[in-house]
Amino acid sequence: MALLIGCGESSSSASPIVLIRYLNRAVDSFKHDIAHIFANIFCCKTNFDSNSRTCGNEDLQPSSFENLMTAMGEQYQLRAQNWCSKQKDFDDERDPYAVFNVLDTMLKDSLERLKMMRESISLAEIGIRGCTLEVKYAEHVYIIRDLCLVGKVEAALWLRRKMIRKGVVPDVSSYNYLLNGLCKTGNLEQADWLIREMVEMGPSPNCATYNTFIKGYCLINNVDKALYIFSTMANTGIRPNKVTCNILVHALCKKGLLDDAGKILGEILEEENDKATPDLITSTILMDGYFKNGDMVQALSLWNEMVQKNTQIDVVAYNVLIHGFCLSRHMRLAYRHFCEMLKRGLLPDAFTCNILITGLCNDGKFDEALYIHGVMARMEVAPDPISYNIIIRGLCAYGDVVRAHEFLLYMLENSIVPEPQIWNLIIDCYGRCGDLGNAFSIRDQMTAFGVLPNTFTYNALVHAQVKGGNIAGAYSLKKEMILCGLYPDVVTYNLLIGAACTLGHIRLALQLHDELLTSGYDPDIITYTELIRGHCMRGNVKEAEELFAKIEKAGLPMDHIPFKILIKTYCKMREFDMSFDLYQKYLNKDK
DNA sequence: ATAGGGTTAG
Repeated sequence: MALLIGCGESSSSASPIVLIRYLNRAVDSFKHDIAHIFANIFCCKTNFDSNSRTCGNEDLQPSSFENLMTAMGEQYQLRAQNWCSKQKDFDDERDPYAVFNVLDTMLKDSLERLKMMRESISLAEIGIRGCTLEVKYAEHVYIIRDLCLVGKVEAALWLRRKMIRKGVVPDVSSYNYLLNGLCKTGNLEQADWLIREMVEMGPSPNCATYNTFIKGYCLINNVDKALYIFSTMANTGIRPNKVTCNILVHALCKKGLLDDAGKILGEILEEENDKATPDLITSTILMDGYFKNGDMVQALSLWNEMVQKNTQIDVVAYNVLIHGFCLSRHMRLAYRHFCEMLKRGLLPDAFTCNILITGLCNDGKFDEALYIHGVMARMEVAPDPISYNIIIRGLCAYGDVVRAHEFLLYMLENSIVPEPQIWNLIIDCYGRCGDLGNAFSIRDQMTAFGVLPNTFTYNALVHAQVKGGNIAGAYSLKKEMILCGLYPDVVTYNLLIGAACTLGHIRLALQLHDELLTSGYDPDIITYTELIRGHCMRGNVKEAEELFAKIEKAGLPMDHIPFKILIKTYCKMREFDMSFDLYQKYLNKDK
């Protein structure tokens, strides 16, 4: 904190230099205080003279600004006489409590002073124009913001530390950007620490600070903590605003706690003395919550209320409504409101179109979905990756891999390089219908377009090979993926284990199972089921039973398949009693 | 020319 600025010449009026010198002086005196505190900690001497502080440079230019700052400084001077406890006789007794009281007070005072100084530095930073260093630090502030916005919070924090070391403290909004960056990456501990620092040393947090923090806890699904912070806001003297309310209402809706959301909303509206309707965004959040909870009646009554009260409904509110109709498969109503929206002069955005496309795909209406997709460009809404994703996913789910492939080609012709998922979907779809040639050629094309295959890609190919009974091919794919630096996962192993079992190679299956364990994965229900199947096929019923018991012991949620396999095996062995017992067990398994 | 709030696929 040594020097704010290198230039030493004095200037004539309330110049930056005067201010900076003042601050330097303040910093020096602060250092002096801290030294004093330490001196006291070590020798427990409490009765020193309050006027012993020296102020350093006396050649400051007189100015009203300086006077102001001096006055401010005095207000925060350490006054030794105030620190002593009311007991008069502690001096010689060395009452430890008194000493700690004194030290506490001194530290608190010092922190207050530092906070005040930091705030005045930020003030100065805004207030002074034309000082080159100020410009440099203003740039730092923008860099901090930009870094936070692109998710490089660590770098932003580093820059902040660097600035503070030079004696320039970023303003509240910069701190809020930092907090937002931390909260979005789930780093709530550091966010908490940053807020504490703000409270103690400035710049003082404002409502946006707390809103950001509350939102952060909502994002990691810790709504209780969010509500707690909300409840402590009152103590800090900052009143929650509409935004605070919307964050909490949204979080509660997401948890399905619509009643609580309504209650909170009511409380806040009451406090605000605003008996009028909640604002558009709040209503939108609530309406969305009702739709997603399947309560269409409440959702629509909220919508009607908005219409009746002549609320200026916007695109997002329409999107939520249309999405609600799509969720409940009321596609005609979705369409009707889409048209109504156009008539009102509201231009649909990518959300609107994607929502409609999703609804249509879920209904198997691909021609209409593709029509909307085609219309998007004409409505000046460029289709985004999500639009493509929905359509290709829908076509694959419907088993229409040919059209999905055509659509992929269409994207490539239009210079859109799809994300890996889209390629994987089509590879998987070809594999499932036994078209290995196309599955592999899509993989090659993917690579040619610079999109790296991932574990999912390989799993789709392994699946294709396994389906075709080519276990050697599947096995060599596993080797290939390792060579590419990809790790086989549980799905890969399950596919290979399943194939080995089907072909009766139970030893190979068990070997793969061991390999799965050594790779650090836990076998899942599919792994065990495949092994049970393999053992049963070979007539190793005892081993199969042991595995069955293992699933139960591990507490893995079991479906009907392992039961079915064992029951069938018992029947084949004419062990009807055992078969029946297991069937009984199956019927009672969830009780 | 300032930070914080609502909608789409896995």
